[in-house]
Amino acid sequence: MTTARRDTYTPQTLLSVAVRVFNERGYDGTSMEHLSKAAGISKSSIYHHVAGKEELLRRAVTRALDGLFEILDEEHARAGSAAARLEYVVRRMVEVLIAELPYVTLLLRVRGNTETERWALERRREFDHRVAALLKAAAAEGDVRGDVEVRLATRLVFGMINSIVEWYRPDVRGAGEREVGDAVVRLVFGGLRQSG
Amino acid sequence: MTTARRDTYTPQTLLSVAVRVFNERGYDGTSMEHLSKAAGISKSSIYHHVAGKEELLRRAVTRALDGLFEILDEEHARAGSAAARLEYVVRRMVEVLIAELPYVTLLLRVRGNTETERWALERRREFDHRVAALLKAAAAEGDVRGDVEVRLATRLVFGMINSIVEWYRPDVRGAGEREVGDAVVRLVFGGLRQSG
DNA sequence: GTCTATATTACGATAGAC
DNA sequence: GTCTATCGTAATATAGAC
Repeated sequence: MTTARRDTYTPQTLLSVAVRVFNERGYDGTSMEHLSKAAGISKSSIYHHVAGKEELLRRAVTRALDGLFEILDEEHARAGSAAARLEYVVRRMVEVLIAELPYVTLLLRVRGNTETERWALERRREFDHRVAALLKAAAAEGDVRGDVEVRLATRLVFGMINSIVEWYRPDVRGAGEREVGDAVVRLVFGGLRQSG
Repeated sequence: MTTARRDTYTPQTLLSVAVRVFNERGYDGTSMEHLSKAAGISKSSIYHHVAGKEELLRRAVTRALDGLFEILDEEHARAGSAAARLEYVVRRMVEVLIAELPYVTLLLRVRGNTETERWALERRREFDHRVAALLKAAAAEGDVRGDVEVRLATRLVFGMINSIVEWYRPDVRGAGEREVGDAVVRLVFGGLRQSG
């Protein structure tokens, strides 16, 4: 490790600025001029660090996808009953969403206009299928209600979890990461209704 | 009512084409050239019907918002226990989302770059608050679990419902409108867990 | 590594003929 | 109501100096 002097931009530090602007304005709504203003350097200087706008998008969604896929390799996601593994994955998804908030936000808003975007959508689908398989296993083990189709339940649960990126702000006084995780697990598995 | 001869575009028929393209490419990712190709008329002909791209967006999100707000005026949303009213509103939201799918989809993807977009976000917030008040009332009446904060629960439930626009396709063989409504109501109120 | 200047293309919108 | 032609602007990206 060399000395950590970092007065100037690197692809990595530039990325964090770009992702913030992408999320504020939308990827297509963000011009290199916008990025240039936000980063405090000229447009042409950005091209010194990255090949273009799309590379920034690719780096961002890669980071988000890596965080999500790593969950599935963790021990608690691979041992125990399917229901227990599913609960673990749901909670960890909330944690990764919050830990990598801007990157996952961008990932979830990708439309498919460019090759990079289509690749990101493809990998997202792959992750979804892995979690869907877990829910299906939990259903087969009798731990999930039988009156809601598994594929449909998966989509709705993903919808609830992924919606976190639309309102969670780490700086604002409100629900903390732990509270959100608890709430999601309780609602996903137990619903709104008063049980007692 | 005059004769219904309609060989040519009106703002209304043009809107349905535009909204489809907006949803495929994103609003910012859609140029007047894209709309022109999709509608089969020239760019300048579009300007004969509407003042510009933003008017198409405004018409679309207005239609979506009108559909949602009308729910709150319906009798079943205004009489009975708060929990019963909430369940009715949740089910009707699913119906409106599906009935007005492309318009609501566009509404839910608005970012806030233009005045029209900021207005749409403002009205969405208003709708959310009305439903949040219903959930709060249901909690006060003891029909909603006490271990999840009401504001947080509202956001997560909205997240689940709104996510429908990301995958529901009326043409594809899969869950029908009724099945989706049932699934959402069951999961929102009862959760995934096997109750019996 | 950053800048100014600029090439080139695409965009939203308008003018005016038919 | 639709068209072709075009205006002015803003976009991505490059050239070349420092």
